[in-house]
Amino acid sequence: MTTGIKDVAKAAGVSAATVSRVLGNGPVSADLREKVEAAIRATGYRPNLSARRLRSQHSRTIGLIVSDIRNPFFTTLSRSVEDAAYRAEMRVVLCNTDENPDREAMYLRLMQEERITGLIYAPTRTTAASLDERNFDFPVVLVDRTGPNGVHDAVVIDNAGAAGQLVGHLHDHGHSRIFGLFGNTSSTAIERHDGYRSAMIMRGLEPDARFVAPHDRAAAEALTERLASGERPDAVVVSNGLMLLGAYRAMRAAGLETPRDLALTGFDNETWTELVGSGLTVIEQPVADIGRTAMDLLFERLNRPDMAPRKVVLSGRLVARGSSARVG
Amino acid sequence: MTTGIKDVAKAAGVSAATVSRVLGNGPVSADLREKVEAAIRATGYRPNLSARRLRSQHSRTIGLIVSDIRNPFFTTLSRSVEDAAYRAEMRVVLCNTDENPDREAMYLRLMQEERITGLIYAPTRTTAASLDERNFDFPVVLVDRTGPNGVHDAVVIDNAGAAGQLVGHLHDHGHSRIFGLFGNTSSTAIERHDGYRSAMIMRGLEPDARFVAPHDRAAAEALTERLASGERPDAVVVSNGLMLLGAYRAMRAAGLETPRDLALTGFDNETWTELVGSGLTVIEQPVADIGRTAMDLLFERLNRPDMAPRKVVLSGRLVARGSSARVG
DNA sequence: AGGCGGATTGAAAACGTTTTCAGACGATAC
DNA sequence: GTATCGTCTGAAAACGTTTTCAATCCGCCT
Repeated sequence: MTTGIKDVAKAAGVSAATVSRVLGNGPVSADLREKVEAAIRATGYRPNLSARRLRSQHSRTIGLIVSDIRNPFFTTLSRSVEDAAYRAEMRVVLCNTDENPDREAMYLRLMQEERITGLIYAPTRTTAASLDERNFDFPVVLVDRTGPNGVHDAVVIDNAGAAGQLVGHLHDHGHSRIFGLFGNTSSTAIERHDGYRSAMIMRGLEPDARFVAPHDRAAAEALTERLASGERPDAVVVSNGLMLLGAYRAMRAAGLETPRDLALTGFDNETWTELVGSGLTVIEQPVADIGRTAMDLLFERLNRPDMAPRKVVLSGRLVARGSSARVG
Repeated sequence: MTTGIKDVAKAAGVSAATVSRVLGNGPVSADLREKVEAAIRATGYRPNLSARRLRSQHSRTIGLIVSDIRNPFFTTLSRSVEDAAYRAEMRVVLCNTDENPDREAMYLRLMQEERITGLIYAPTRTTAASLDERNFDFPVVLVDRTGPNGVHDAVVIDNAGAAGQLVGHLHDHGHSRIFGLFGNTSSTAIERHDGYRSAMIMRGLEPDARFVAPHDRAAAEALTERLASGERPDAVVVSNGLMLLGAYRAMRAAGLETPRDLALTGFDNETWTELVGSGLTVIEQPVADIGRTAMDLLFERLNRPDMAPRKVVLSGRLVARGSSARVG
């Protein structure tokens, strides 16, 4: 139906093989190459990528599995991955799991059926646990979250350290009843909790943490509840941007202001955290770097499949703003 | 190398055709089907999508071309498109053009090579102009932005009406020197300007608009400049979320507060617009509906290719907040 | 002059499926 | 008992490329 390589060959008076070689920069004499290129332009020929991929056994496709592209962290991650991919003349297929292990399983299956070149993947905690056993026939680079052992390459930030930094910053600014609010689906949240916990203990403070589903709603509920019960904390650490939003709303709904009543801090330097009141103190993650690094690891792994697995740890940056200011 | 349909066939003691029929829910007797399914499980067989697509001539892939996934409008648009796609067992290939016509051209080429089933596309104004002449061999649904004539289906919001609504709202609340700040790359911005302009004239107000590149930086510069020169406006209408952010920053940098000094309003109900001060008055777009509707149009078009092109116009919703409150 | 080597070229195989076509079988209708 | 039909099955073609392999051509060496 549509014009194929044979039509071009016929139009140029050469064989299909020669056309293919022109397309792939193979060895072709200058005049034939020119004739073929003219024929390509004349016929408006477009290669069929499915056929090409089937025959060449290279999909030139990388998979990207995240929980939700609307999470700003993953938005800019995906953008940086795509930029790197298209620079390498590759395509990206993007999947949203909504933290749902079933969807995760289905997308992992899809990745195999696409015969992707490599996968960049932010797994749920439950799936991450069993990830080391599974055998994929493409390299996998874990981002943001990681499994226990480390069969796969990974790039993460120093979550425990960053959370500790936040605790230290708050303590140094005169806060001591620091409440921690963490997600319950990712290794990342766990690590942040651990960092929070040890920093608290190290400074002789009493840990006071809760784990909830990583939504704004769940976070809002949890904070509302905590504010209503017992002695009120004077500071809060929240484990990601979306939850921080929920916490902020809950705080406002309770009629509280930051930093006057509560020093609200958390992860992810999203736009609104800068604009709101005197600004929220947050840990900024080098998201674009994470994406770029992940792609680098992927490509290196493709070149040297037998290299030992590597984990790259980038560090977050504390952005101090009004919400953690010393008060009173 | 990897296990193919023939290996499964051998393991099950049937022909490749039968395995294929089991996979595609073709007519197969119950016992053979069972044997084949067992063999599939035993061999861990995964179909090769490239081969399947090549032979069946159906890519089951829809393309999505937007300017930048980090623009929240496109973020949630892409999510709603993907949800609809995966519900229909299709994949999505996502492309970011950065408003760059060259990248647009390259991605359009890519779409043809992928032999996509259909395309959802937010074109640059320059590309949109020539879009009607081009002949794609897949249906195209324009979103958010549209070309002049309308050879393709489209789903947009009533931009002129919404901008007019904003002007009316501001005027009703006592503002009359209303400055308009619009992007210069999309038909959408043009329409919003037109709506702004006619509403101003209709109400006997003097239009005062500027077109700039649709960034936060450009918007910030433009507003800063405007605030410094001549009689200061008492209200501003900004044509999209990112530019609104720039405008807000510029306003704050100039030491002004909303609504006291300036009634800042615009498009896109992003998170931060609600949280900032007493909130920014904005036009909220039904983004998820736009995506869903676009997919609907696409599927209908696939079923009935000869139907006349349709344009679906959804309407934005005015979300009145503090920034447009009557003052003085 | 004959042979050899490198550079180009074309014919045909291969990639892993789906689909067409025809055959086999059993049942139903006469 | 035979003809007819419908259902299931397998062999082989087809999808549009890339890649292998052998052939051809040309120049150069002995």
